[in-house]
Amino acid sequence: MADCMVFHTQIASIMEVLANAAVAEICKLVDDDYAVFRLEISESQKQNRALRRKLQIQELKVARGRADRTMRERVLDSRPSSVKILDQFRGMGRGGRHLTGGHRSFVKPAGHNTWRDDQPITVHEGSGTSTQHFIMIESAEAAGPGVKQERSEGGEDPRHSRDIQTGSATGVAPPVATAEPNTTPAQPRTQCSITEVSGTPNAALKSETDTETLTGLGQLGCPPAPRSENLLYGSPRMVLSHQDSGDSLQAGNDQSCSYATETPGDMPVGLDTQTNPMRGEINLYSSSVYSEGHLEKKEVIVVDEVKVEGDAPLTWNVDETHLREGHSLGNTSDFLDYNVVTHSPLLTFRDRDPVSTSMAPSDSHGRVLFDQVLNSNKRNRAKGKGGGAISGNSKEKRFLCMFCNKAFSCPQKVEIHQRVHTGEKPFSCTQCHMRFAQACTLKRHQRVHTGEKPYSCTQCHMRFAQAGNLKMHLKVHTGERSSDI
DNA sequence: CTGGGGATGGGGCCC
DNA sequence: AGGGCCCCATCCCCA
Repeated sequence: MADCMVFHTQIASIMEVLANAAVAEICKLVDDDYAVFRLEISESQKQNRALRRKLQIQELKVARGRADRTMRERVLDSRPSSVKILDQFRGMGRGGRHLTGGHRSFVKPAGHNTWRDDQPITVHEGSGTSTQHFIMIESAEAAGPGVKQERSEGGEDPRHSRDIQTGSATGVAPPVATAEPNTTPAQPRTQCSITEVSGTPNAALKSETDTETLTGLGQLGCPPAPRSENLLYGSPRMVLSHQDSGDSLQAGNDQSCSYATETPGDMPVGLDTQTNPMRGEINLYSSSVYSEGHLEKKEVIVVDEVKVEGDAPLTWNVDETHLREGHSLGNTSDFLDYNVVTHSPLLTFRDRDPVSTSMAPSDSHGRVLFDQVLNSNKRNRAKGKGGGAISGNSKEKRFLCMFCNKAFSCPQKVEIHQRVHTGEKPFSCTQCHMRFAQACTLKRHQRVHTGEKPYSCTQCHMRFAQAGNLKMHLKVHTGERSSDI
């Protein structure tokens, strides 16, 4: 019995020793693994810290850039001119009497444009001399196999004179006109296109990350414009070609009118940033002050098709090959920025190689501006005659206004239309200082001075200078008028 | 305040 | 393609 007890005791002690040994071994293993684990964790943490630092540096860079941009915009904004944005959109005629007029509703969600897959984008420069940024939509059948570039050197219209008014407005000169200083230097005629067709094959955007090509304006053979850093700021994918034609044209012979590309006196002299409306932000600003002084640029984005989709982010589809061929995405990317400033639609190019999906943030200024543009768009569509810019009529109206996407049948129509957005009024009356966006409007206006009233009422002796007014007058006889008002 | 004329802005259509 | 004309909407001014 005693032996049995001793045996059990020995077994128990052995078991205990074994258990202790096992526990010790386990603990050792755990400790080893834990140490390794700790080491790995610490390394990961180090990496995390490094990445975080990088991120912070990047954010700092971005913030600095934004602050810089904001400062620039504030400087431009604080100009004494107070060229009201609305004035620009209202055309500055008659002291902006339209401010409360028919274009009251200014906020409208932007159209959501989506650029379709496999649709190459071609940028080509239109003819003429006026500033023009518009988008040409090419239907599948119209686009043809290869996207071509067109550049009509477009001899400058002799009427495009830089008729700088010499102030001292007489008669019914609008306030803006009277405020024009006669010392406003003519802006350099800068022809800026996102595609330099006539050479400079280097001006190509190779890929999204090919920032070397993009920032190397010098390589393009085109000297950067003043403040050219703006051209690239925030939009490294941009490729610009700048061309200073520097020609000054003589006024036409028409004594009654001149084609004046005037810079409103209240426009800041150093508004060279506007000479490049390709940047989104600049573009936005251009919507307000991009005015008579800058009519020489033509930028065209040819897009095979534009599609409107609900709230889906807009997508650009870029054919890389076209980019290699000297097409630049600069404008498209600006267009992106521009649209980002809208109420939400993100316009991006989509393709085999997505080019850009990141949008620059906007400020309230830009938002307001774009609201106005949108309003114009809304109004245009509300008018309904032509339908939306991206209506089924796109087969014929392939040229889009890049401000409001309204479609037109030819680039010149777009050019004229875009004066709504830019405030450009190249036609000035020499008898007063009224200026007009269209030649025919000037011609009609000149009846005010000539007293010509070719429209006479058959019911009474009244005569009118405009057919519309006669028609309105006729309603008096028919009893229609009073009920209208 | 209202009605009517004068005038401009802007788009569509035609040549 | 480009210019011109027409039309409509709208605003301003005045009696």
